[in-house]
Amino acid sequence: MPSPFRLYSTLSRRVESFVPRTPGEVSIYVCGMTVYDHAHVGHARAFVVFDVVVRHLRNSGWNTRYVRNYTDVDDKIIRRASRDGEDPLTLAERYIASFREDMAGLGNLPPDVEPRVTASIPEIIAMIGSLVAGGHAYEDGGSVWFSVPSFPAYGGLSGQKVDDLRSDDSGTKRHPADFALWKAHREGEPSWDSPWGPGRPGWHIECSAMADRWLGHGFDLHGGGLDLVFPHHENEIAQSECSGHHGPFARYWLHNGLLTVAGGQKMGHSLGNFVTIRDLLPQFPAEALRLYYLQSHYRSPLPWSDTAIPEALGMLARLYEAREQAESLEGTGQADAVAASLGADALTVLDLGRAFEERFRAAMDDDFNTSLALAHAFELARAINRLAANKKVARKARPVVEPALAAFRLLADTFGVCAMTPQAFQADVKARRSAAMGIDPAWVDAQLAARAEARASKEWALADQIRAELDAAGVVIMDGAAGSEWRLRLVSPT
RNA sequence: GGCGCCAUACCCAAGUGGUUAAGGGAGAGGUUUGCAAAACCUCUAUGCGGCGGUUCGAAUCCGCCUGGCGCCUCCA
Repeated sequence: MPSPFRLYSTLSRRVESFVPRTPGEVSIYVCGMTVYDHAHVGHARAFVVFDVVVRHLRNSGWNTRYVRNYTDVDDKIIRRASRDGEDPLTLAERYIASFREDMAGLGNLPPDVEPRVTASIPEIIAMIGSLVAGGHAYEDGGSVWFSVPSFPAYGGLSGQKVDDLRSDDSGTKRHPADFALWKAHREGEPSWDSPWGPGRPGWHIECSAMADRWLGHGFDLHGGGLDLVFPHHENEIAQSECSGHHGPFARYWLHNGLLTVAGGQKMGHSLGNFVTIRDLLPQFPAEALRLYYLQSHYRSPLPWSDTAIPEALGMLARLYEAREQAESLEGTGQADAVAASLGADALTVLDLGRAFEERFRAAMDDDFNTSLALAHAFELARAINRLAANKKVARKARPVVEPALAAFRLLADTFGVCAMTPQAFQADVKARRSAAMGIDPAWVDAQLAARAEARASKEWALADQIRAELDAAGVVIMDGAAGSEWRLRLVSPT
């Protein structure tokens, strides 16, 4: 039996218990990218958040169907293509490929269906047809408009009243709030035949048509960025609920908060204040980005800064450190007996490890509280480190940390964080940071060898001088029993 | 002008009626170390933007004010 959960729905503006359309099943539609440029870290937040939502639902026993679309024909695509002298559909194809790489690089699992507008034209035309037939849309000069006044419930999601909207528009629309379902063909634009002549879909109709086809009317969760609430999602509701179906279009609406840059403004393509995923991923492990997103609640605004990802990487390293410590412990026996013989620190690790899954799930089942879930993980990490610092217990404590290791697996499964081996993580960090910081590992190794020689002959001044040089380059040395290791400093001293 | 959201320590951030206000980072001190790093321990908000109110009791509910953000045009 899937476990119940609560979530905040924009529609009701409160947290409510989830009731599925079909018992045991969750259908979710997330608005994807308009593919006219590379995705930036603001987009990535939405897709990581919904990836984690879907992973958690599946881990909770829900049979989950996840649909995320590509908008591959649109004004912005056409504008960009015309600027670059490229065919719009070719350009869109290129950025779909780019997006797929970014999603894979981020560790997001692919949705079950990734429909495209250009592959959904018949459904779109059919839906527009039913809207025209029902008196909710009208044709004018080869374009078709949705008639907002024909849908009295319009504004229910966003709280907007049609008469209070700002509008400078007039054109051929009957009402300023009316929006395009079908745009008549213009020279140089992609077009498809339709009962209203050649043209292409308007922006909003695609999601209605694709959700309808792949999930059916009245599906469970509709997700997207907070900036899509109006008009995009409002218009989706209007189209879908006027096209001959009964009941609401989607049962719950989830909206993720936006990334903000210094000064509090949101990150946006049009504002030019963005960092792309493909700029960042070569420099930092994907898991650092995931942790950055998951450390705050998905609905809150999330401040972006140059130190955000290095700091998240530091947090990640802390989790891996604890996991590595836990994995290094040895010993056998019955966990309770071993813990009892080892003392309070061992009992704490055992208790926290055993309690983790329940606490983690409780946090996630309460509107996907990833921040609280992570706090539980850090509490466990500290307890493990405290235990492992005692060399005497380290040889016996393995049974005590088994539940904690299971906790790390749950974290990896649900968050896609701490999913590598600690060794692979360190290697990954070293490779990406070395490249980003312009440090040659061979040079570091040579320096380290020279220092080892100096230390062997107790030439401390020389050894310290070498370490200072490495430190200045951002390389931190860790002397251990088995020799010296090095890592790269994650956050620059301020 | 309309609609909506937010305000918790130096920074990020959970908590939305009831024991000592989670967690992470930064900072200070200590343990450890040849010296460091990592790790561990201790400390860092008698207070949760301000002012009123409801209540036995409020960061948590209500009102007003101040500040900020999002949307109303493309936007994750």
